[in-house]
Amino acid sequence: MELAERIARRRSSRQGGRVVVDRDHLSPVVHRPEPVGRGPVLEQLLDALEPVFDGELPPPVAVVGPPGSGTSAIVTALFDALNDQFSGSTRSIGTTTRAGSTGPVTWFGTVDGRRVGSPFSFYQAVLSAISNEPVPESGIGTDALRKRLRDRLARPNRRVIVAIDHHDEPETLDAGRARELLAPVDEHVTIVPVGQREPDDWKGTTVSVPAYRDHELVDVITDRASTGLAAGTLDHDTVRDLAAWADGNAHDALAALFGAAVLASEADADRIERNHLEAARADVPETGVHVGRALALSETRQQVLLSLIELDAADRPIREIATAIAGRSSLTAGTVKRFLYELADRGVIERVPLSTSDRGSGRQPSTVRPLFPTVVFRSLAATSVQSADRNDSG
DNA sequence: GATCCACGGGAATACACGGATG
DNA sequence: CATCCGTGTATTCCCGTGGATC
Repeated sequence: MELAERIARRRSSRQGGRVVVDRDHLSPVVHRPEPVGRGPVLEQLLDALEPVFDGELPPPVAVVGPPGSGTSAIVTALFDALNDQFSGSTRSIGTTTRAGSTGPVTWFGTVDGRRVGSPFSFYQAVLSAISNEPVPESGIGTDALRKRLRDRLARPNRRVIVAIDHHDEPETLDAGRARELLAPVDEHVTIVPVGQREPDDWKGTTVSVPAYRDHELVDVITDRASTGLAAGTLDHDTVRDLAAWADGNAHDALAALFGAAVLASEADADRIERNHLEAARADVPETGVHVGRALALSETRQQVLLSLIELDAADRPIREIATAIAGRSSLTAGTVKRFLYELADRGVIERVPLSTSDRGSGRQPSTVRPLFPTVVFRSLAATSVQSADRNDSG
């Protein structure tokens, strides 16, 4: 990130309130470089990856944990750090050189399954992880990308360990498919599926991540708040309440914290008040989805969701909602309707049957409501649309 | 070296049909 | 039966890329 951009972001994050000091430190979709209270799991994962230190490919290992247990955070942090150690030098040097064409190279890459649904985008993601040069996002065939991957990887002493994050979520490319696609470079690749459960008929080892215990979650929240919020905006009792409420789920805790901070800022308050926190908690659905799911959607779909939030669509039939949203976008009502059904199918929003009293004949319509934290989403989606091409970090 | 253009992937859109409902 | 919702899929559109052509 360039310095000017850093400053601009810092400025904009301070506008409209004295509560938030740094949004990134608070955001539930930004991972910390040093995960809090996860030492034992990190050690287990390092054990499983041990062969890497002898210049060999480790056997496959799955990382498994309940929602909000920090599986993504752990793998992201560890792989970033390992990457710095193993290929950092070639990375920072090689702007134009065909870096490291002689010596052994080991890469650690993370593929966000939420953003990868097709073979094309999978190859694109893997190649990006192991290349200094930008990899085309379109305008080229899938076969061409597969060939590039082979060219780059199928040589002695080239290794890549690929984490497939969220491999078991709907609509993402699962681990089995990933292995199929990597078959041409099989001997140079280890996959590390990361999710809530192991892939079907899993043959490798498994590292289990337990849900956070209350006091661990308190530490996580405190850590975020201490750098993300202005001093004195949150007292310790409130943190403890929040941790207890979130019941071991760091996503829910951070979503509520971030939401409360946004609401406090919007109210131009000096600190986070009880009502901000209550509203923010209420905005985190009990059986909802990670806000990252919504933020991984294409820009148009995010626009649709933003309109849906603004609209206050409760008790209105889908057809009507679609027309209203289409009115404030460049999309057709038919397309928006299509999107809404599709988003409901994916579990990002929920269809709620509408008990119609008015309409006479015909099938009864339903309405939709978001299943993700809307305050967090509208705050983060707004900025990611502005700088859409900059943020590629899941 | 500059320009053109065919190609490919993915998003947007259209459309048709099955099913629920009065 | 008429009507409208919900869904699967065919078709069209858009646009970046990279090789062909001049």
